[in-house]
Formats: sequence, C-alpha cells, structure tokens
Amino acid sequence: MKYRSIKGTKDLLPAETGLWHHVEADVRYMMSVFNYREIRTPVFEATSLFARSIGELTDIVTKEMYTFNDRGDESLTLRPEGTASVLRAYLQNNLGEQAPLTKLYYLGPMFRQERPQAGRLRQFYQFGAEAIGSSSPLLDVEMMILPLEVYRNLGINDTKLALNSVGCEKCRPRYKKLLIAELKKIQKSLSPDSQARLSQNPLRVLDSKDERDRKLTADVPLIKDHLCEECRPHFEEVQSALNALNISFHIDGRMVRGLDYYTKTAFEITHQSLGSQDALAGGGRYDLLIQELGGKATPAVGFAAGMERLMIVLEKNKREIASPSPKLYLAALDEPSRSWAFRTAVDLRKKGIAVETDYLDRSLKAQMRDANRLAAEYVVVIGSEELKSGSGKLKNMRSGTERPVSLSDLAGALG
RNA sequence: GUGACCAUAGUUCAGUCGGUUAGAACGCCAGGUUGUGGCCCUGGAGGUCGAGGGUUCGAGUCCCUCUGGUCACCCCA
Repeated sequence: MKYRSIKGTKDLLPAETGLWHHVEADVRYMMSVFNYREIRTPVFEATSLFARSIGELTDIVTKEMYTFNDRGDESLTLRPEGTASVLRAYLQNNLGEQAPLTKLYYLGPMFRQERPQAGRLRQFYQFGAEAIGSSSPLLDVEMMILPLEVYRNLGINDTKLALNSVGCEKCRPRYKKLLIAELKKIQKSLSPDSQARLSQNPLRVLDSKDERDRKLTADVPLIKDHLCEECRPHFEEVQSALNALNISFHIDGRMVRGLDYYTKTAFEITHQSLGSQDALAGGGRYDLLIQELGGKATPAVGFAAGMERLMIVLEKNKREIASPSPKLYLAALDEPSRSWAFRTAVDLRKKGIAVETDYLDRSLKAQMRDANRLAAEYVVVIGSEELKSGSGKLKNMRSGTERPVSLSDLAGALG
C-alpha cells in the first residue's frame, strides 16, 4: 500500500459515522436547549494567538503544535484547542458589543502532535462551549452540567466529576511561593519528572502519578486552602450550586489543568472505561484571557470534550445505533426492467423515499441477498410480466409476505 | 520525546525444532431453486507472510535496520 493516513489520524468509516451523527445531533440538541449558539472558526490561526492564550511554556505550545510557514512566510498553526479561536472571533467581530453575555459552542477537529495511544490522536474532535461576559459561579456549574447532560442523554451515567479552584492572579502567586518552598525541601527525593515540573509548573508536581511523589507531597498545602477573599466564596458557591442540583462531585485539590489561562474553577469529567487517558471533558474559568488577547476585561468560562473518547465509552458500553437502510429495493430481471427500475428509483428518491437497485447486472438471487444485507424493508421484483401488466408484488422482507401493488403508485403503497 | 509489546487473506487468528504447494473461521463471489433473501450444503476468488538487508543448503519462523500499530510514561479531550 503506497499511501496511508498520517500517524495518529484515522478514517471514520461508514460503520461508525452513523454513531457519530447520532452523537453530534445529541450535542447540538443539548447546546440549543442550554441556549448556546454554534460558531465555526478556521482550523488554523496565527501561531502567536495560541502561544499567547494557551501559554508559551505549556507542553501544547512548546512541543505539540502543528506549526508551519505559509508561502507569505507567516507562521500559522493548526488549532490545538478551541477556546483561543473562539475568543479571537468574539473580539474580531465585536460580539461582546451586541449583548452583555455571549454563549457559544463549537464542534470540530483539533490537532496536536503527540504520540498516539488509547484515547489520543493527532487529529481529534472536540465539542465545547464558552460563556463570555459573566463571573457568576452558576455559569461554571452550567459548564459542568452541559456535557453531563449530553452523556446522560446517551445513556452514560457513571461519569465522575472532579472539581478544584486554581485561584487567581492575587492568590495563585502567593500560594506558588509557599508551594515551591515546601517542594524544595523534598526536591531531591522527587521523581525526575517532578523535579523538572518544580521549575516549569510547580502546581503539577501535585498531580504526579508517581507513587513516591504522592507520598512525599501528601502533606503539602493545597491551593484550595489558600484562596483569596474573592476566589474562596466563588469556589464555595460553585459547590453549593452543585449540591442544590444533586450533582455528585469530588474536590480534587491536586488537579491542575494544562492550559495556563485558567483562573478559579477547574474541573474534569472522567470515565472508568477509558484507560489511561480517562478525561472525557475538562474546563474552567478564564477571567483574564480576553484582556490578555487585547479585549477589555471580561470574565468567561468554558469546557471542551473529546468526541473519540466519548465514542470509546459508548462502544465499550454497547450503545449501538441502527444504521440507515433503504425503504425499498427494486430488483430487476432484464435490461428493460433495469432501466425502468433505475428511473423509478430516482423518481421515488425525489419524493424522499430511500431506494436502492442493482447496478451490477446480478442474478435475482444476488439482488435478494443484497436487499437482505442492506436491511431493505421492501422488495419489488421487476420483469417483463410486471412491465406489461403494470402491477407487481411488494414483498415485506421482515415477514416474507407479499401483496399486490400498482407500479405507478409505489410511493402510495409504501405509505 | 522515552519505553514495552506486536505486524500472516477483506476481518479475527493458527502456522510445531528453521524444511516441500502458507491454513481455519467469518466475510465476499457463484451454484444447489426456469423469477425470491436469511438457515443449510457444494465450489471459487483472495497472500510480495509490513518493507529492506543479513545468517543458512533452505526463513512466515533466527538476527539487524526502517515503517506502521497497540499500550504505558509525559501531557491532555
């Protein structure tokens, strides 16, 4: 085979696109119920947009972006996530001037050059939402409920919701100093990964999977206990709103999101059947980002959810979706019948009836087999007799019974 | 980027100690039915054994390199 899809990318074959349509419809339905409206942005943007918003030092920006220079020598990047593009569009089109609160959603491919593994691809699909213009903790909660409702509607109820607060520009630097001081005491005993994290992103040491790191940092102070006068009540209100809605969650004081722009609320929805990459969705508040991108200070919250990971959960839990099948299969016995069958198929299709017929000059037996395989609901066999008399037999493939039909009114007979 | 495991028909997999013509199941095609599917029976097509190199009288099998896949680390959806 000469050509293959690029490492970490894959084809979505007909056997699975039916499920995708179903899930996408569910996402769009839920977004409209929550009053989020779709925005479609280009899949590539100026590299600096992502570098600025996601964070110059993050893994995504330093080693995972698909970046290239176009013919005009401008540095462009395939979007590694959705928020930066949405905010750019929000600012460029002055959406904030049209209403005080803007609720947007997106659904589309993202690109990151990572080593593929279960639940991780180089081109992957995310759906997500952004609510721009309010600092209400209720919107933080809405961002958690929204994906949870999408999942619930698909029959997935056993997700886990983890919650944390990562503070703001006031309390985070203060806490960071405290944390670094603590970590320095045990620095030499930490895993090599965590020693590197200590200088790059000390908060992430707490999120280490290494058992020894976990033990060593067991008593280290957590940011949730060092929030400022603004962040603490916000965090509490998020929790009480969740409690009021009877949504179960757990506080994970060690959870850190990988993107620099988060402030206050950070959350993650996981599912046990996912393996190592177990996050179905993640999100949080980013009150500083819009100003950072050149807009006026505007609070905002958002989430992003992985489509492929959702598919894995659905498949592991055997949620199968019936694939579309023809209403009628027209089997033809000879050349004149074939030509009539094709014309009739086109005619019925114009009326919105799904019809298939034979294009391979196959035997009747082969055509019947084909109709059966396609799960066609009805079959009409056309031969010279039928063409002469203008009537035929409508066979119900499920029951095997036949009844007479007028060939001039197949549409009527099919109801 | 690091590591482990894997690569044989369309698919899932057998293939003994290195030995002759590489097999099965499912799928596909055809026949068993002068014009009727599924179940069953019979037959058929389909393979550069991932690629390249090496060892050997002889390699699907052993060695090396590469490519790809899977899973984990890292990171994240």
